[in-house]
Parts: sequence; C-alpha cells; structure tokens
Amino acid sequence: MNITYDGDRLIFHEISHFSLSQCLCCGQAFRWKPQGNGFYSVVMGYAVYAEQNGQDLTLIGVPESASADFIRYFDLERDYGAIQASYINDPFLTEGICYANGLRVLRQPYFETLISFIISANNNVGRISRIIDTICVNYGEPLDGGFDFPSPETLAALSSDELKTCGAGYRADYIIQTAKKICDGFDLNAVAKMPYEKAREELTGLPGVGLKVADCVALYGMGFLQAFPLDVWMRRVICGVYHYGGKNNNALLDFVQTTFGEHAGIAQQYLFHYARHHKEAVCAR
DNA sequence: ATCCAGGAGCTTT
DNA sequence: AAAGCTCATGGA
Repeated sequence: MNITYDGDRLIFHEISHFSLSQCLCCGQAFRWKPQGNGFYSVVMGYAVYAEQNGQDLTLIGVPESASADFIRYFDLERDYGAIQASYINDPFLTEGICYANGLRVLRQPYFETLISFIISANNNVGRISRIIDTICVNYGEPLDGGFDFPSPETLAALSSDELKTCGAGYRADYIIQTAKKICDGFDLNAVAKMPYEKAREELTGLPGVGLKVADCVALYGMGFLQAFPLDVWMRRVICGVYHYGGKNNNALLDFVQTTFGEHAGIAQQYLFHYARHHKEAVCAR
C-alpha cells in the first residue's frame, strides 16, 4: 500500500482484502451513508466522503496529516489474507469469509462506539442507526453539512426526555449516566491500553454496559481482536452450526476462544454478517 | 396482535 | 450461581 495526496483527495493505493462497503455495511458502524459511488460520514472530526475504486480507497475532506488516523480506522495495515487463511479448515467460516470478502474490523472513536452499542441493546440495526443519526442531528456540532457525534459533556447535560425524543427509549438514562462518568474522569484511552480482560471488566462498570456491549467497544473501537460479542445471532451460529450445547455464557466464550483463537473477533464479524443475511442456513443446521 | 431486535439490570429462586 | 422479569420502540 502507498499513499498519495493531491490537495483534495487522499488515496490509499493497492489495498488487498479490502471492501469499503463490507466494512461500513456489516453492522459494526452505524453512521456512514451511501452517497454517489461511495459513502459519507463525519468521523474523527472530519466530514468525509469515501469511495473505493478497485484496490484504491479515496477519501475527500481529509488532510494528508490525518492519513495515519484513517489507516488505523480502517485497519489497513493488518494482513487479513493471513488471518483468513488460518481458518481454511473451517468450512462454515470460510463460507462466511467469502460472503463478507473484504470486511475489516474498524477501530472507531471510543466514546461514539460506547454510546452506539449501549443503544444497540435489545434493538435492531435499522433502528440503532436512526436513533444515533437523530442524536447527532439534534445535539452534534454541525460540520461541513454533517453533524459530529456529540461530546460526553453534551450528552451528560441532556434530559432523559430529550433522548427519548430521539427514540432511545429506556436506554436514555444509561446514555446520560455513562456520559457523566466519562466527564467525571472515566478514561477510555486508558482502558484501551489495558489487557483485554481488564478492559472488558472496566467497561462493564458503566451503566448500560454488560459483557456483550463491552466486547463491542473492545472490538469495534479499541481493536481487541480476541473480543467476541455474543448476541442472538452468534448464539444461533455457535449452537446451531458449531453444535455447542452448553448454556453457560462464559463456557460458550471459552469454546469460542479455543475454536477461533486470537482473531476470534474478526471471525465473529464474518459470521455475524453472513448469519444475518442467511437466517435459514443458520437455523436449519 | 404477537414477536423480535447486535441486552442489561434487578429480583427471585 | 442461575433463572425470570421488565425495560421503549417500531417493523415484520
């Protein structure tokens, strides 16, 4: 991969195992919208238009100085070919890898990821996106025609009713209380530097954050690739396809770690994306 | 109308 | 420790 910048377009050339649409439409990110031949969002303080042409990823609205931030965001330096190859003996996962070809696990801003997945609890992807979008439009800073994700201070100052107007429902109080804890010094950057188990334990101390949401923040924000968010879809896959019969969650996660190894979270994302679009294949086995 | 969605938290066994 | 109940909301 090499990088060029012409004053307008920041281009990452010759990225293998990368599909922009798979990365943005697989349920790990909620705020990118299709536009023209690409996608638009406000992320990390930039109003960005992203477009893929072959193995080139073009970003408009981003200065050259932000290239490292976006390499990290899209996880462009990791060898996904090697990770995929390590699962060659798993037929179902290989099927998922083919279906989700080019999917990379993003490393999204911590606070936004945290609040987004608090909203995801007992919710569906379409509604999650709409709620987050409404919160940004109502309370985020305007930026080049879009809206940034609101700061912890902004969300902490909202009333429960204001967030319920955005559709957050009973999660409104979790959002406010968690935002307040961040304002009071709960340091997400410090958590991201802890060992995975410790980071996860710290995150579950936040209101509205259980094991599953903590794993989402650990994986889609902090880049802990062994984190395996265990939701209803993954339960179907592990029990239905991998014939796991236990009921204990921790035992199930142990099974997952031994089955999928250090990149379990990446495997999880392939499986999640595949399962959601092939419900019959998952439930029939 | 009933069930479900990338669950969490509190109460009861 | 483990199972049960409740929490908004909108689409199927």
